[in-house]
This record gives sequence, structure tokens and C-alpha cells, in this order.
Amino acid sequence: MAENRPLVAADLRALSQAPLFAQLGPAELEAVAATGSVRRYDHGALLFSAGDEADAFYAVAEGAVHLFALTPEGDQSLVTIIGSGESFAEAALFGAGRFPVNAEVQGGTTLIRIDGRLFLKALRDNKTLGFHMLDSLLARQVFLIHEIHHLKAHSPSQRLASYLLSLIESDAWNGRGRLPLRKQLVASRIGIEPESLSRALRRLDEAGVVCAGDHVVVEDEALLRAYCASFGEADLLR
Amino acid sequence: MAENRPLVAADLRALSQAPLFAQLGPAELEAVAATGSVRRYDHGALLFSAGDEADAFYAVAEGAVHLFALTPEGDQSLVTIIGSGESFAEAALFGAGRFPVNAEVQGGTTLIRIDGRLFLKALRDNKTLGFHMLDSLLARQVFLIHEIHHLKAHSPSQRLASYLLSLIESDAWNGRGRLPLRKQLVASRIGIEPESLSRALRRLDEAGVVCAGDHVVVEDEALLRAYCASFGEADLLR
DNA sequence: GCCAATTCTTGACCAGCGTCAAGGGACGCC
DNA sequence: GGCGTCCCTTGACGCTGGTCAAGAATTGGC
Repeated sequence: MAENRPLVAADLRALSQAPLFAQLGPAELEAVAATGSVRRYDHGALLFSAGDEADAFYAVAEGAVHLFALTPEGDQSLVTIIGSGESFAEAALFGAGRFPVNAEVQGGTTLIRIDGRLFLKALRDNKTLGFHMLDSLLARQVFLIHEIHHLKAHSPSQRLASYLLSLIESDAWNGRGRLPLRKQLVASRIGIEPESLSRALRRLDEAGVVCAGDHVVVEDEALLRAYCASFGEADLLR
Repeated sequence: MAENRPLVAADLRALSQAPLFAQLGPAELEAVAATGSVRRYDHGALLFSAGDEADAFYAVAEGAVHLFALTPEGDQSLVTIIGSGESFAEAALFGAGRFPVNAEVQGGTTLIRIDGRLFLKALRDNKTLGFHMLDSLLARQVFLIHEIHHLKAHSPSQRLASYLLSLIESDAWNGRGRLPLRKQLVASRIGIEPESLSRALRRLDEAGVVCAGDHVVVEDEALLRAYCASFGEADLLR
């Protein structure tokens, strides 16, 4: 595992993709970059555990990180997956100063570690930075509230359908071929068991989704979209 | 319905209870108050609809507001209830500038309307204000993520148990007598149908919850807490 | 106090999810 | 190639949450 190193141009580019920093100008981006360091991790590395004291937050330059809680039996319960160009654990900056979940690095992953104390100082020195952070946190909050509503008001199959569509929309998947995630993780993401996912996926053929092994094809995006909404709620967002 | 009026001392006290403003000093509180106006609403008044252009956000001085989405059939699907001393719709400040949900006033309610443009200006002029806002938004985000995980990993009865405990902890209920909310709304809050709530409530007698009509008694708080955790996840928060 | 409207409960029924268990398939390792 | 491991699928089964429908209890208005 490589040592920490300062950020280079490619890292800056990754940072600028993070929603948290997307709207920053070059000067502000530099200010953030100055508080960070880069390090590569091996697959399976435990970045931090729930309850650990937190003095930094992270952005993913390349790869992915799983945030998860633990069941009493010791199983992982996936909270979310952080992909390239996303930041996480910002909550550690304030408040209790402890990480609320566990974080495990997936594959070979390069992370940008942003020092909490230094970043807070940068926040003090740079008004715009705080503004953009507020903006993106509020947007994320709307997303989370939507997610909660979605879990309450939609059936597992509908949630699966929505998830497939969101994969396509975010360009993480093109609508045909193997999914970018293990099905286990997809199941965890939408809040069901792997067995239920198999059945839900097969039931989606009535919405134009063909599934053979790990090869999935969305034949009619509009039909799938309609399937999400039927019996469901009017779209909350936008 | 009364006209708008400026904030008086009692309103300032309500503002200072809002998590968003709880840590503010008197001077900063004044700065926020200067951007606000107060108005009383009748029961059932529609404060705003999803998609409406947003130029302000609100804090509840007294009473409550329901945030809800609409089903295709026109039914309300409760997203959350905003009580005394809470603020909402801050997301309207930035981003699309549109409200993401509908808001209906409950009972006779007094709201503090905080003008968006003025508040943004106050944010620019006052560093600490932005800091505290970041702090509380991040805390709320942790709460929402916990909520999502909770919905995925716990059974409806466990969610009900958690909800009862949260009512007690927030002093909204003392653990015996009538619930502070209609059961319809409780059901919506934990993401089930009213009929299922009736059954879940009766099933909770094995966790020391006695239910007769609208009179509910939590006999053993510790037992109920254990019920939440069994088969569930390790506590995410703290 | 009475009636009407709403809310809550109960029952019956069915579809769907979780669970347990077994089987198939892909992949890596030797 | 053969083997083991891990992941995914399938089947069977019990449970429970959603739905529909009817009845009880509560509320509010007059």
C-alpha cells in the first residue's frame, strides 16, 4: 500500500466532480486540495469503523467504498456505496466527531483524505466554499428524503425498477449486459434479500426487462418508468 | 387569518429552539430574525405545493405542518411532520428554487417565514451562521441515513417500537395514555397501512405494550428497546 | 342529546417477502 | 482437467403486510 502523497492534477479533476465541490472555482478548489492527501488502498481494507474518532473526511478519486452497519450476527448491512467523484463522512467534521458507520474499500481504490481541522479553517477563510457546501448538502438532503419516501411507498419490484433506471441515468450502466454491481449488493441497496431480487427481476419481464443469468436488458425504458409510477406516488423531485 | 407581523421576543425564543439555529448567539439570532416575518394560519391551509417557486423557508413557532406527496389517486402520503421549533424547506434556498413537497398547516399554527434572499445575505455577512447551518444539516443527514437503514433492516413492528421510544425520548409523549398523533399518521410515519398498525400494536404486547382503544401504555421501556434490536442492526447512531 | 362523519378495529383473503435448503454455474487455484 | 469456493437461482413453506369490506368507537356539529 502506497504512502500518502499530495494531490496532483488528476486528483483535482476527481475532486471537481464531487457534488460537494462541483461548483467551486479553481482558487477554491486549490484551497480544498491543500487540505488533502492521496493514498491508494487494497481491496477489503477497513478505512474506519463506526464509533472511531473522526478527524477527516474522504473523497473517492477512483474505485469505490462501501459504507455499512453490522448486524448482531456480524453480517454487513450495506448503507450505501460511494463511487468515483463522491465524498463521504463529512458529518465527522462537526458534532460528535465520530464516524456513524463502517467503511470498507472495494477493489483497488484511491482516496483523497481531507483533513478536518484544515478544511474547517479553509471554510472560515473562504465564504464561497461554505455556500457551495450548504447548497450540495441541501440537495443531498432532498435526495435522502425522497429515498425514504420511496422505501415507504413503493413495492420492492418498483424499487428495483427505479434502481435500474437510476443506473442508466447516472451512466453507470447502459441498459443491457451485466450489471455494474453484484446482485447481492443490488438487493441490499433496495432493501430486500438476494432471493427476492431474483424473483423481482423475473417479475419485471412484464415491464420489458429480460434477465438471463447476469445478463439483463431493459427493452423499454418508458414502460419501466410507468411500472415505477403505477400504484406509486407522484414524483417528489422536480 | 392575521396579517404578517415582525418577530417578537416569543418568536425569537421559538427560533432559538430550532436545531438549525440552536447554537447561534444573540447577535446572529437577531440577524436571522430580521429576515423573518410571522403569520398565523388556520387548520388545513395549504402553505405551498410541490413545484411551487420557493423564495423563503419556514420555522414553526407553534403548531405543526405536514409535508406530504400526492399519490396518483390524490391521497396524501406523509413525508414528515414538522413540529414546534423546527424549520423546513431550507432546500428551497438554493438549487432549483422550488419546493419538493406539499405543505399543509395543522391546527392553528404560527409560522416564521424567513425570506430567502435576505437570509442568503445574512449568510454572506455572518460566517458563524453558515457554520452552524452546516453543522445541523450534517447532523440531520446522519439522522436521515439512519432512517433509511432503519426502514430497510427492521420489521414494521420494530419500527413501531422505535417510534414509540422516540416519542418518549423527545418528550412528545410520556409513555402512557393517548398518542400525540392520529394512528393514521403514525402508520404513515413508519411506512405501513393503518390496518397493519392495529395489528402491530397488538403484537407489541409481547414487548410490554398494552393497547386499549387509543390508550397505549409502555410498561417496560427496556423490554421495548430490546425488541427493537432483536434481529435488527447494531445501533448506527452514536 | 342525537345524528353524521370520520377514525379505528376486525375479519377474511391473497400476494409477496424472508427463511431454509438444495442445486447449478462461474471463476480461480492447483 | 479437476476441484473447491462463492454467487446466484429455484423450490417449498410459514408469516405478515396490503387490500377489501364490514362493523365499532370516537368526534364534531347542531
